[in-house]
Amino acid sequence: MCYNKGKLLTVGNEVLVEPMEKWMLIDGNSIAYRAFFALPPLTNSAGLHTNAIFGFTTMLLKMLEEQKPTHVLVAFDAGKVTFRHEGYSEYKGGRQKTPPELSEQFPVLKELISAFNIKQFELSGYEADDIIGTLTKQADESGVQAIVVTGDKDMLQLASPGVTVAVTRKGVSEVDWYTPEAIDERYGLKPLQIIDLKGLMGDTSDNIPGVPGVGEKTALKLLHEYGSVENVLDNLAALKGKLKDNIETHKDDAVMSKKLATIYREVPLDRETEDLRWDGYDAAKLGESLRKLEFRTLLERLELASESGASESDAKAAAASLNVTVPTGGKDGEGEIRRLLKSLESSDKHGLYIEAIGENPHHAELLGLALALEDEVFVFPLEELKAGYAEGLREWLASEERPKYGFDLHKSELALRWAGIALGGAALDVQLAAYLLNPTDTQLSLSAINERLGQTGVPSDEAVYGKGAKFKVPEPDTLHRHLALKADAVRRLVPFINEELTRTGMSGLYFDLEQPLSRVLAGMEHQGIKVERGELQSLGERLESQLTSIMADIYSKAGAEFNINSPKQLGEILFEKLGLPARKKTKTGYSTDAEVLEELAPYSEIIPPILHFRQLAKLQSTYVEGLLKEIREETGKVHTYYRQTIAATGRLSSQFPNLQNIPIRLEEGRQIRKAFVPSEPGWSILAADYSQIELRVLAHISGDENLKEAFIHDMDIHTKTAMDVFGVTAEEVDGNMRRSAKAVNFGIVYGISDFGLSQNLGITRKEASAFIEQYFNVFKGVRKYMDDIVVKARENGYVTTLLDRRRYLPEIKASNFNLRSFAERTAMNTPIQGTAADIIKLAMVQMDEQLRERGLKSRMLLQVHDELVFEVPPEEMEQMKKLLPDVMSNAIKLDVPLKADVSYGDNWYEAK
DNA sequence: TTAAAGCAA
DNA sequence: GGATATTGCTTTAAT
Repeated sequence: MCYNKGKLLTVGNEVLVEPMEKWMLIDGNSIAYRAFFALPPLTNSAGLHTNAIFGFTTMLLKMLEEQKPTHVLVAFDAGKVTFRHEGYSEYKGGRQKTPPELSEQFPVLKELISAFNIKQFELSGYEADDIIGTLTKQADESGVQAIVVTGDKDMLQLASPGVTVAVTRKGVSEVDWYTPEAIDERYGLKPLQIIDLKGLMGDTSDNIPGVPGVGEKTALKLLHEYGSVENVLDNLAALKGKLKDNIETHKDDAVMSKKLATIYREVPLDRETEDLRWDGYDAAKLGESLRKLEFRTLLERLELASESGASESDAKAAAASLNVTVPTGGKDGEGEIRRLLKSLESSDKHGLYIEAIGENPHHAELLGLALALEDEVFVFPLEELKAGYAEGLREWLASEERPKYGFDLHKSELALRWAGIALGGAALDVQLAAYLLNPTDTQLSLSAINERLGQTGVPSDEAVYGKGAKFKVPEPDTLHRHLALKADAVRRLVPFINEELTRTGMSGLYFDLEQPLSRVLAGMEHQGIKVERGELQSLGERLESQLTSIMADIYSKAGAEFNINSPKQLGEILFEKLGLPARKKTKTGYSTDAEVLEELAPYSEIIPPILHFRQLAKLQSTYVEGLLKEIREETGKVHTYYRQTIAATGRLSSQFPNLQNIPIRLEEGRQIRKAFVPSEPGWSILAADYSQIELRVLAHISGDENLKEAFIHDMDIHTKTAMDVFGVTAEEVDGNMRRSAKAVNFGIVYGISDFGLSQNLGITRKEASAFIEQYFNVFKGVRKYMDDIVVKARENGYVTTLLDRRRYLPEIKASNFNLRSFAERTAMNTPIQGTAADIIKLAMVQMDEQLRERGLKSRMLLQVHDELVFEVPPEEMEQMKKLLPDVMSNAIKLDVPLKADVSYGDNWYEAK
């Protein structure tokens, strides 16, 4: 047994070995650089890049855990000029400037290191290497153990019996350990010969030249033979050929390179090494730092979640002590429910979680629900929920007066409703609120939201159920526990997420708009819209015969049979067999989209039938066959699912089927709309759409006088734009001018670029650019808005709509042109598109109230972004024709009037 | 599962 | 000098 050099202490009769000192010296810059380039870009919601910090922190934690050092130091380079520049001004020249995405991370990284209670040094004129070199020298002299952590192999020169160098490998979490023995094994060199190695081979990253033509292989061969740079130079005569010439002409470079690669080990450090002693981190401080950075996995790993803001006690402890009750039948069950309801009476604090399996709530399998109170969670599997004794619980669920705090209550309400159970009184929905807090978050599972808010303890659904073919509902005990955990998480998240809504100024948006809307949507979806099967079928037959004959035509023109639906096969036929000019490419091959095909039309007779085939095949597969599959046998209705938590701008989206993209532009496709009919005999379809809502919103938020005037006088906005841009009178505006103006207006809304406009109009970039310039000259307020909103987005990190809906744009500060440009266009577009979405949502909630208050039988069925569709009994038609556009245009007061046009007919096609 | 295509506002 | 118009969903082919 060997105690190394540990000092022996005696306490009473016991002989103790004082743990030997073990220093850990970390090359801060080098590790941060490595991490930055090794990890994909990461940002927190404030837009701060965090990948280098994240990589550094994982490395640090791993090292601290594994090595248990007694002293720790992170050394940083200070300033730009070091003593190395005195001899060689090109030192580190040619190196890429530190990207801003990385440099912004250093101050935060340094704060984080402080939170770890770890000392950091930097000394002007010296690099981190030199500080570390000086300390390892002290370690050697005093016989302490030291570990150097770096991403830079130059540091291998510091290895000694007491000093081990850990060099990161692929990323930063893995390291190679270099003792002098390991260096010998790998390179056949002594540690100090690493300097000679660099002298000969140079180092491009530091702009150390070395000798041209000498890489690692040659340098090692030379050193194995001659031992050092100097000795190689002394023995030049023994070398021959190009190698000899190169070394001869660059011998000064070799000497200088060696000097540059030598770590200076006499830095005047005015601090005691005892300062570096490390006694562990301050949990509260570290937790706070990690939370700011949104490093949830690290928080969890350190079990710091509870130290960090999100109020409640550690979820894990809560899970372990979760008191779960699963009532079963009869008198006992009734008793449990009485106890539950009594408890809810005294305090309505709870968390409700309803489990419905499947993406489509209209077809979801309801497994049951869990209701978490402060000290107990009740779980009701579906059978119990439906049982006679649970009547009291179902009444509570249905009551509009008793508030519900839940998760995805929209889907829950639908799934319950199909099972014959009512859900009322939705008060706060953790998922819906989480979407408002960051509408670009795509992971809106309870588990993901829980983690984002700094909590732990909810396993992912995938972990419990498996996914894809492996999906399986687990044993009752496991299932009940999972539901209980989720309900309990909801209970804990509710107060927190409520505070977040207040903090971000979105309480009004949530409680007055989104929450009520979710109920309106559930009503529309459950109601559904009738689709005439026969109408679609006969359309389908006509399409089928046309498709057959077009297909034959294409095959004969191609001289081969192939799958026209396969872009790959079509590309081969067009561009290889027929030799048509291929212009655009996709990632995988030739592009064959409609734009490309239209350009090819003059070259081949085969193009028109292909375009026609594409058009009809789309109608057949998506709209005839696709829609037929969605019609419910019993009712002849389709029930879409409006998703309220998907679109980054606040729009709704529609799924299963998507009823927001039913064809209208081309007559053939428009026929599909004839199948959408009222569900009651004698009723009509009534539709109303906002006229130019986005441009009206733009007029309001930009305050542009010219644009406002146009809408105040209800002018044709595209004609008006053409008049102003081309400087002509209304009479002089021809079709082409109006078309161009319309494209400019679209472009303005989307965040215009001359390239985009030129593509759209088929004109040159220069011409497009002139149009835009002219537009901004006439609509000066619009230009100012576009400029200001981008600046504002940069300052705040987000943009908002009229109703204070937010969208974060972290990439607005990106150095990458594409990312930044995209964020800038988004900054211009989101307030416009988002405000339009706010407005129609308001109109929907108000229409729903009006129908109720007036006791009308008319039903709201569909929303298509700027359009609302109803079915209306004949006796209400006159009233509805007035009420609907009234409510829509008065949903909110803007500086310009809002206008809605109504139409009606026996089906959706006729309502045009 | 991903890419390409095309439908809507 | 480059790459470049917003937001969605569904279908098909091909991995």
